[in-house]
Amino acid sequence: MTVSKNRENPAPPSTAGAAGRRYGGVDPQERQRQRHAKLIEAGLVVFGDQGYHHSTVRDVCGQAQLTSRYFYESFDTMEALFRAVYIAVNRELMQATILALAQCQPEPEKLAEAALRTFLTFVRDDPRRARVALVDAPTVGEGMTAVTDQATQDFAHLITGFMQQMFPHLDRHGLDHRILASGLVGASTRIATQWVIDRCKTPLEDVLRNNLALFQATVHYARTLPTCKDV
Amino acid sequence: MTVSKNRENPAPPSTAGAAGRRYGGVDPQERQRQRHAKLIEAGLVVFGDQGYHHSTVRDVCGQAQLTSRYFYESFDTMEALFRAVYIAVNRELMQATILALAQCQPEPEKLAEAALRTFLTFVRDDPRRARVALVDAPTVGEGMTAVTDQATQDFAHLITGFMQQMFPHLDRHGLDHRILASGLVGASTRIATQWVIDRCKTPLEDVLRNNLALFQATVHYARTLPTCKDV
DNA sequence: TTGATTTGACAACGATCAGTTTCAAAAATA
DNA sequence: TATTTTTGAAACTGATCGTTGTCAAATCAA
Repeated sequence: MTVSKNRENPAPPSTAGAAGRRYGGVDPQERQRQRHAKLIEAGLVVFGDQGYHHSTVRDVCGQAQLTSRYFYESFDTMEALFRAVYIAVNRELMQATILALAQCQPEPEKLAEAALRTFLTFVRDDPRRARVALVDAPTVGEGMTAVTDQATQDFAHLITGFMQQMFPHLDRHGLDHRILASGLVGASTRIATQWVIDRCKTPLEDVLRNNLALFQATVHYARTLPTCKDV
Repeated sequence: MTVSKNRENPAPPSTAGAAGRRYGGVDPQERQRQRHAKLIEAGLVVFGDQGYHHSTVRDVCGQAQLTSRYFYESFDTMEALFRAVYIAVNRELMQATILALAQCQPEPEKLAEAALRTFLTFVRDDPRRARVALVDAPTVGEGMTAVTDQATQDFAHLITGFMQQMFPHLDRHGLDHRILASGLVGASTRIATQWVIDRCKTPLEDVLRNNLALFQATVHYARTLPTCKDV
């Protein structure tokens, strides 16, 4: 009789009542938390290297140096682990971005540059993140599409906020913040993905400059529209 | 004893020497060609609806109303079928694009608009194409990455050609055609994907206008760089 | 030291699916 | 009509993998 089906939360679990024995000088809850974290870390490595659909539970357990029992202790299915990995990666990026923005001069162009640099550094530091979050995530399954769509929307919304602040009358010219933002997100992810595929051969500053140029171009274009309405 | 392992070519096969019996008034080779085509068509439907990694050989055969024997008559593996489907989709898009460009006034902006409209119409006519070519393809396996990378490069190269013609001195300002083109490809595919996810609710002309705006913005930005070199 | 608990290694079970084979019905030839 | 080819349906085989269970070694409490 299963007492209660295990959670799929990103937050570490907490055993109910009976606190067990200490092992290696650590509580049962702490041990479980470490295993949970170890599995997510292993998931990033395995998914990032082989791709989600070519990864097995055994692969992840081998990488984590844990047996399958501990896999099912923390996750019901492989998809649940992937979701946890995806959320962890996203949270890391989000925190790094917030930190970078906080330390930045509050000018739109500087802020955009800081955010983009954070993103590029993030994927260069571990290209597996790109594979997991940008390539595999949309193909995992029904349960993931909602999460990925939400994340993409979040980033698009961030950009939309920037653009709306910098140029609030876009719709006067038949332009749509959401579509433009969606396009800029696509441009950045594509540039980063291609960069990773090329093993980050191009210097980060070069990639950043060109990526940023697309943002600046869009803003400048919107600004010049009222005066020079060619086409 | 297997005489010779079957081909994975996109081109329909041709049986060696002995011409068999006519059935339903059609040659053996013609029947096989029809089955081959039927499988590719079914592959697009099944892959596009369920995703490649959630599709089985039986699914494809059921959709094609053929038995598995005829699957292996035309393809060695599922991946071979996917490759054939991908190539077919790509060729269709390429031909439609060429046709549209040929019927277009030879002005850069008009040409870009025609190409983009072709692309958007293409995915709206059958959103399964987007799932196969834009989402699933990069996750299928080693054999596919080469093909997808080639296709992406081809489109990026097309754009690079446009840009280089319209503004040949990009690198004077530290800009790189390839990166910008890669970004614009990413923007277009992302916009199209998001559009399809939203069930093409937004009118095509609106999506087109905004997508095109990103292209025009990039070109205008490059043009204004020599005069106003702000950051 | 003794006994209970935690852990790791691995066997075992069941389901799924790729790929092959069998068999009989349908359809063409002679 | 008799024979042969083609086709459709389904059974079969082997491999893989998710998931559970077993058991002994390691570790800790008493």
